[in-house]
Amino acid sequence: MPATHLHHHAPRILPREFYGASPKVVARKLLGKLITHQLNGERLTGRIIESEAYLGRCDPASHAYGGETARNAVLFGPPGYSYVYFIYGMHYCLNFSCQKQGEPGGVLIRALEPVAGLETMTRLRGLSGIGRRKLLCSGPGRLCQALGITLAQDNNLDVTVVDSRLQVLDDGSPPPSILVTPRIGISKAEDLPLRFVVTG
DNA sequence: GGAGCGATGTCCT
DNA sequence: GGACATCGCTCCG
Repeated sequence: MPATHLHHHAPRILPREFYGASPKVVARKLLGKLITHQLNGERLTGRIIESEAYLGRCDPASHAYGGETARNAVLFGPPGYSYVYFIYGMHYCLNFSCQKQGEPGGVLIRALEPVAGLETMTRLRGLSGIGRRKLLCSGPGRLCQALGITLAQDNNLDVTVVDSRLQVLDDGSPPPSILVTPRIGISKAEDLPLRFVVTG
């Protein structure tokens, strides 16, 4: 067995308590974890390599800023649920709710390293096949397209239960080294260091 | 390889 | 009616 596998174990679903912390803590700790989406009987899996924390009521860049609406209700619910929204008329973005019920907070998943189901991901992305690995799952819209995640099917799913089509797993891979930067693509609260990227 | 920009639907004022 | 937690194309170097 290769040395890189020595610290791995069978993937375990992250428990609800994992998401109970602040978005900042959860966003950092999600790096290196696996997201897997069951689509037509196939598992599409990627490792999280970029995330952003959205803090809630006090954060002008958060969807929860300004109070609860039909769209952002998941953020106000219990931790460990998927929050999928539609943006710019053509893209979906995937988040996970965190903090306890009534305290809104979320983590945006910005990039994955493809792990399983690359052929299907390539097809879903509309890419030709060779040499496009970098474009497969880098970007919040791209990774949703690659994994087949949509608002209609994947919003408000409990990702901590065994029978969920969408799950987040810990395979015991060692904690990655992390770069912290300001968040990307927002126009409010731009300077806060709430973006987390795996280096390399 | 990077800046500029159009596409496009939904939410909220 | 405007903004938007984006992407991929064009054009220019």
